[in-house]
Amino acid sequence: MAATIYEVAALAGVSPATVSRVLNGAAVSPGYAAKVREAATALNFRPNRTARTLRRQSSEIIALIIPDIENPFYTALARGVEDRALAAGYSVVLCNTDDQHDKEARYLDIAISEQMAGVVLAPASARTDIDALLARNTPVVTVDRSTHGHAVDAVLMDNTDGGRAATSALYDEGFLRVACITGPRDVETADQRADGWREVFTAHSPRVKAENYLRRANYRVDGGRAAMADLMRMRRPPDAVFVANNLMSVGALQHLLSIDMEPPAIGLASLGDLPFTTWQKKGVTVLPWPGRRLGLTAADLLLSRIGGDHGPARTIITRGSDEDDPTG
Amino acid sequence: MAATIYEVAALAGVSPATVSRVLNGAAVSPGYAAKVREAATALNFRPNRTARTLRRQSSEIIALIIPDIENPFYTALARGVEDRALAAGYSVVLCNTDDQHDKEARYLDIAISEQMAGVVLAPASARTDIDALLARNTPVVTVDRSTHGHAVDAVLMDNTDGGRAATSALYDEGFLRVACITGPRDVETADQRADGWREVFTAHSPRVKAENYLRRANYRVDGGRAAMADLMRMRRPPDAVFVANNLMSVGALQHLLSIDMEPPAIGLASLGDLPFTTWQKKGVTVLPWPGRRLGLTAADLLLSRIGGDHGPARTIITRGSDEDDPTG
DNA sequence: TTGTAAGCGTTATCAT
DNA sequence: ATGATAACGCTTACAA
Repeated sequence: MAATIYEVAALAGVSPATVSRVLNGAAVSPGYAAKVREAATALNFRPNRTARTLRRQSSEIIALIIPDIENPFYTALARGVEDRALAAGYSVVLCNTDDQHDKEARYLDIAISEQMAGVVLAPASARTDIDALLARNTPVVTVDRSTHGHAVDAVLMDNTDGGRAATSALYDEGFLRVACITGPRDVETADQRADGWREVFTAHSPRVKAENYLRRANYRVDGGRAAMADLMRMRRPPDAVFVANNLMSVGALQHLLSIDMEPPAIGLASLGDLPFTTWQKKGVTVLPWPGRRLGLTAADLLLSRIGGDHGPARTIITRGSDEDDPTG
Repeated sequence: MAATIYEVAALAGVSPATVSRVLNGAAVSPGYAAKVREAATALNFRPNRTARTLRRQSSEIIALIIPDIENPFYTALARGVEDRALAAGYSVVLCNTDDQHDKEARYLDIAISEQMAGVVLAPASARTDIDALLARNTPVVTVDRSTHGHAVDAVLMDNTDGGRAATSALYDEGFLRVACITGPRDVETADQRADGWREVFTAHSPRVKAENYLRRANYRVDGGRAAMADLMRMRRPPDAVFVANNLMSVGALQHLLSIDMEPPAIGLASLGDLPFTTWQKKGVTVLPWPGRRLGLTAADLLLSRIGGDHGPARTIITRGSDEDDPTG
């Protein structure tokens, strides 16, 4: 059914090798080249990438592995990766891990066994194991989060600084007790953002045990809502809260509205834009968290590795407050 | 670097065929099987899927091609497809077309030339051409939208009914002039949703030219905002609006809040949940638009086709108002 | 049950 | 510039 280069060759009156050369832009006499192209369209020929990949030992596909496809931060990141990759002639396939190591391992395996050109990975946790990829010299760039014990390029945000900046902003507005809702226990970004918060909190309330005002949730809307509710049930509730990611901020805000505590009656600072927000009133502080930019940068690094760059591993850290040109 | 079944075979003292049999669960004596597995782990062997696909003429990967990865409706749909596919032993790769036919064509080509097991496709428009896929007997299921002139399975929402139901709901609430913001011109869902609206609108305002109260936008937030603004600038603005998708509803609501016209001062009905909404007040009517359910169904159909079902093409149409078990 | 060997559709090497 | 041919790593008749 599907035509091969043999059939194209036969129709064009040349050898399969010549057809291949035409397809790959090698030197072929114009006459033959034309004939081949004609034959190819006549037969509706599509090169078999599987065979090509097998022979070449590498495909032209980049895997982008992310923990939560429903989080707009990661879809923005995906757009960034896509834009650069497509421009460079690579295609991007997206793989969603749901923050589960088994799903993630499965997709990492696929990246290997499909001989993908490279992988942009936002790891489920620092324990994610990419040795198998590296053993096969598949370029890997981690983004948003890093992995332990691997010398690979990483494109990260300055999470500690983000926590500090957002928390400070609330104190600067005059709030007196800023709580923190951060992410799950074994996710490094969650710890770092909380670290930044703790530093500022402790400076303002040296006598108060910071941990009392710290909550951990799942980086999703429901988690933020529950954590916010929990904080408000405290004997002495905070008068402001730093929420460590976009979705949990939505949840936190939802809870606050439900109990009629609209910001700025209570302070709220979010790391990352509230997606699709219909929130009009001022009172919510947002620290930009440029997913698309991260994706662009990660793709650039990956493409340079695919291109043969064997220099030492690079780590690029961006501060949320640095954001200048969001369209970058 | 990467071990092959030949090396595993050598280490285990068997033939490559036996290794393959162990890997694929064919009948092999337990002793050999154990030895093979041992050798495989010792060499950190990963089967080369490229070679397998080339030989078998089909991979175990399903492509899911969607027009807008940033729309939560499609990411929910993706989750549905994923859940079913992973359970059946297939992996899902997501491809984002941005509603652009060239990007879409590229991914369709890849699906062919990577010999993917099947494709779940939400077409950029009805003009999307899937003949090449069908010519190669790659199972295709379209979802959310259909394509013209192809006899393939389709999983659709009843868009006309949705438009009718949402519009009627507004009139039932007592609004007198319900405008409509629908999607782009060449997207069938946009026309159908508008058709449903037009029917109800005309019944209530037989003298008024319906088209005056119809706006088309891009199914995204900015489009909804602009269209809403445009409607409100009319000499005789509507007192309610039916918005044909989730993201445009967000945009419309944003505009209304910005001019201090909070629902229910003006009526707003949305086809599909407002994503990540922080909108508390009542006054927005939401017709469920179950993306995940669509994904589950589409995957089921596709898997049955992959499994060899050659029956006539099926079209499954769901009504938004039918929604019973959103967790499906 | 196990092994041998052909073949999947390319690309790349080597002659010519 | 072009063609013949081996090779990529696996699966699957077919034989034993």
